[in-house]
Formats: sequence, structure tokens, C-alpha cells
Amino acid sequence: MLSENLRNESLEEKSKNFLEEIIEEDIRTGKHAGRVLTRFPPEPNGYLHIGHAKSICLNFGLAQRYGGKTNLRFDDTNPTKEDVEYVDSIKEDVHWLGFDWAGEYYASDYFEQLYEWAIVLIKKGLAYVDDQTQEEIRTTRGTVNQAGKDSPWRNRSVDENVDLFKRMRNGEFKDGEKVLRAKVDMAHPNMLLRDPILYRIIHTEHHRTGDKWCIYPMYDYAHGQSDSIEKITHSICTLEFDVHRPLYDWFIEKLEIFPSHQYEFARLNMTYTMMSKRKLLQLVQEKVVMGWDDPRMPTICGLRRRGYTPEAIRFFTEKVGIAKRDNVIDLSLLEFCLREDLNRRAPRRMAVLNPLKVVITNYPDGQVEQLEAVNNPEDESAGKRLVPFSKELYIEQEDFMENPPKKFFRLAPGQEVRLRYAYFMRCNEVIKDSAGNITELRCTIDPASKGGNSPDGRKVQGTIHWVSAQQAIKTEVRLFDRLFTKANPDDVAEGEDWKSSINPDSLKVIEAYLEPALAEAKSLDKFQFERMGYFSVDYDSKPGKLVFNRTTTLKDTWAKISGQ
RNA sequence: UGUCCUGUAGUGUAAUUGGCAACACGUCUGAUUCUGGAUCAGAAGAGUCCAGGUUCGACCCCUGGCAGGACAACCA
Repeated sequence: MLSENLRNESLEEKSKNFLEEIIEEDIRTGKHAGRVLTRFPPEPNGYLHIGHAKSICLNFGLAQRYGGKTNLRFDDTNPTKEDVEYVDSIKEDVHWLGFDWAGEYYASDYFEQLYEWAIVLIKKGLAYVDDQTQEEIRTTRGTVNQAGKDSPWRNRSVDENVDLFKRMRNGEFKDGEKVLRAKVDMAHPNMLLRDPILYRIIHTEHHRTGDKWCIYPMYDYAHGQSDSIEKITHSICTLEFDVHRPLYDWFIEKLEIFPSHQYEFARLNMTYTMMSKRKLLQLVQEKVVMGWDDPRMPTICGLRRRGYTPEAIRFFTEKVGIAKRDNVIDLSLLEFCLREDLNRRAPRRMAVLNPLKVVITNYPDGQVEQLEAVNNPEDESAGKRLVPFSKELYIEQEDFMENPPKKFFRLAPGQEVRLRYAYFMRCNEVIKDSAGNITELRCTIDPASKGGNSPDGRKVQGTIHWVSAQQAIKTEVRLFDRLFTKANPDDVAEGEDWKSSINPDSLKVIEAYLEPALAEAKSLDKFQFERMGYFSVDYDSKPGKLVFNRTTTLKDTWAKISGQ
């Protein structure tokens, strides 16, 4: 269940972003009869990441808010890069985020229509077959400050162009031998309008159309027309497509088809995070990470495995807002959103990550008590559980200091702390090995303080968590740190690769001791290990051999005070 | 030596369309607490990229600069 706070936040009367303003204006003026239809158009050539989540929540969210619908459309116009593996993962991730699409479409569904429209353009004298090589086309395009040159094939007759284009489709030419280009203006200040390529020849099997086609439309020629075919009212994309809009409009105008309109917003960037699909692919291929769903990856599946919830991610995309200026969001905002959600819903458990043995000298050998512990102080309905207590415990190494500084509220020689939900405990003796390392603590408890409160009303400064050594279950715990050492991973010294900012210590695997209630945890179950953070069960878990991922730590005021 | 987009606390996003800048994260206090968590109360922090102009009044409109970003794949 979504926590109250998150729910209120999303329903709260909030100021509108520029897209909401536009849509409300369109509805007000009766454009498209008030209809709102958006689309999320991924290319199935990689896994979705948190940046896509922003776009997904935007597109689906806008439609929901204004009584519209959203299509899922795969932009599958390049068979050399795309694969069904990716379409499956994309569908799974969009669903997991909590959205259902109205129609599931593929640009490849429209290949025949697109082809016919190309013929229309040719017949209007607005497209031609070019025999130049890739190299020639590139050099004659000019530069941003310099006009391009017309192709020698630019003025072929309509009949010749139609014939050649049909033969391109029929497979009479090799890859790269010919292309179909729009005839716009080789001197246009916008490079994209310098006779853009519409079709290229690729003799490669397509994951959906098989070997039916050997010519494939380019993005600019396919995308807007696909929007138009679906009668998309608001085609929302990221800023870098802004320069494409004149071309988007050009096709719609020349073809005289449904006038979809494109709007651009600024993509999401985050500190210590790499958002480039290409580079993420590299991390996977070079085995820097375990895969696309490595919990350190910013992919949706990575975040899911890490222990993030769809609610937290949606809340985050609300908080980052929508605008047109470049932005870099603090990773701390994502973590805030996560904690906000998990704090309300994650059951509490006790787990010791870094064990220090404690022997309670005034506790009977072999005795085991079951003590009652609250499952979630934020949610009474979560109930209570029993935790075993005995003579030998483990506590966190960091919770004991032989020579504590002034503000250290935890255990120290002669000091008393509360063992959460158990007893007040005093440390009497520190046992060390020959090298001087602390190996064991001898302590006594106050039997009258059972349950955690002393009848004489005396206070203790600190409460620490613990686990009974005998009943504890030993599990693997994976501690993650940010994947990159630099806030901007691309900001590296001259001649250095972005990979030089990869954090070599982003994964630390340890063995931890958990209270027995955790034995039944299942994949993706989420818990707060008291005072240590939020943890989620990894897919690698096997019966009797659990693996936990640390999703994130708790806010740690002590670390700040002590200067860690 | 081009075209387009964008400049508001450290980071994001607002400002009822011209009425002396708000919210969130972060930071810092204090209260409270059987999690140094959560919660509660409070504080510091920008005068809106710069310079002119219009106006009683400009973050908002105009002019000119400056800065950042995008565009020269048969990628999307």
C-alpha cells in the first residue's frame, strides 16, 4: 500500500509544468476535441533506466490526469541493433512501474504505409534516390557554418526515382548502394533539413518482419508518421530532438496527414550516475557489473533488484519536475524518496553485519527466552514478533568503543546500553587476542529491565541491536556503493576514458547474522535492519542460503558527528 | 563563424501571466524518541546571468550582450 504521505503528495494541488499548461490550453480551445493521446516510444536496443522512468511517468501521468490514454510503441527501424530480449524487458519494466498501455505498436507495423508515403513524396518531387556513397553524402552535407552541395542525382525524373526505389525494396542493390532522400534544401541552416535520408538498404533480418524488408526507414521519417498514424495528440520527447521538429512538421505538412505535435523536455541526469545507454551496455559487456539488472545499475531492473519500489520511483519522478533546462539531480533526492516509502512499509528486523561476540555472564547457560518486538513502529497493523535471547549474542563492532569520545552513546567499558526489546546491559570486561584485537565482551544484564525498560526509571543513552548467536542465521549480504567516484562520471582528465571514474569498491560482500524470523524471506522482500538500513532479498538466494542486498543505509547522524 | 533551446538559493522546481521570490531535497539548530531512524519546531541560504529600455511597478515585456546545451550517424 502506498503510504499516506506519498499519496497526499501526488494529489496535492501543485503548480503545473509547461506541458500541463499546453494540454489544458488545448483542451480549453477544443483542439483534437479535447482528446489526449500520448505514447512512450523506446527503441528495443537496451534496457530502460531511471531516465526512461521519468519519460514513462510523464507520458502515462499526463494522459491519466487529462482522461487520455498512452500507447507503447517500439521504435524498431534498425534491425542491426534491436532484439526481442529488449522488447520483453521494456514491457516488464513499464508494467512494474505501474502502467498499462492502451495499444502496443511497433514502427515496423507501419512499414507498408511508410513505403507508400515515400512513393507519394517521390511523385510530388519531394524525394529522390541518391547513388552517392556514404562518404560522399557526408562530405557534401557541409558543416554547421557551411552550406552543403546538391547531389548529382538530385534531379532524377519522378519515374526513374519510383523505379529505383521499388528496385531498392526488391533487393536489387547491396547495402549502402543507394538511399532515398527528401528533397528540401542543401543550404538549410538546420543540418537536418539538408536532404535527410529517408530509407537505407539493410539486408538484415528484422526481429518482427523477418526478411520481408531490406530497406528500412530512418528515425525522422518513421517517428512522426507513426505518431500521426496513431493520432497521437502530444508527442513528448527529450530536448535533443528539438532540432528535428521542423522535419517532423515538414513530413506531416507534405503528406497532409494527421497533425501530431512534438514537445520537448529536459532529460534526467543524476550525480554519480551514467545514463548513456551505450555506456551502460559497455559496462554489461565488459563485465564491470553482473548484468543489466546489477543492483548498482540505474536501470529499472537494477533498481528493482536493489530493492527500490515502483512507488518510490514514481514519487521521485514527481519531485524532479518537468522543464526545459538542463539539470543534474542529487542522488540524495532519489534516496530520500526511497526511504520515505520504505520507512512506512518495510518490516523491521535485527541483523548484525559486523559481529562482535558478547557473553552475558549473569545469564543462565542454555536458557532461551522469546522476547516481543514491534514489526513496524510506523504501522501498528504490522504486528509483533518474537526474537530469541540467550547468553551469547552478537552486536555490531561499531557499537563498542574501548575509549569512547564524549558523544558516543553506545557500549563502552563500564557503560550501560539498552539491547533493543531486551535488557539493559553493562560491559564489564574486554577480551583481546594476542594481537590486541577485541574478540569478546563480558557483560551483565539487569534482569529487572526485561523488555527494555528499567522499573527504577533510569535512562540509558543508547539502544543497540543484537542477535542471539545460537539462533542467528548466517547469510550473504551485498553492500553497494555508487558505481562512479565522480559526481559527473564523464568529467575526466584529458586523454582519460570515462571508465577511469568507475568506483573499484562499489561492491562489498560480507557475511551477516540475522534474527531467525528472516529465514522465510522471499525474493525481493524488503526489510529495515534496525539502525543499519533497508535490505532486499536478492534473486541469487537459494533455500537455506539467503542473499540480501543493501538497498540503502539509514540517515546516519552519528556518522556525521564522528566525521566518517 | 550558422540555426535552435535554456539561464531563479548548493541541487531541482514554482511565482495566480507585470504587484518587491515560494516549495522540496540538502545543510544547520532545538524538542522528542526503546532505531543517533522516523516525527515535530525553527534557522541560514537567491534579489532572479549582465547592461540598457518600457512601466507607478519587471523573474515575467523589448533591445543588446554573456554563459551553458543541442545539431554536421545510411543511430534513435
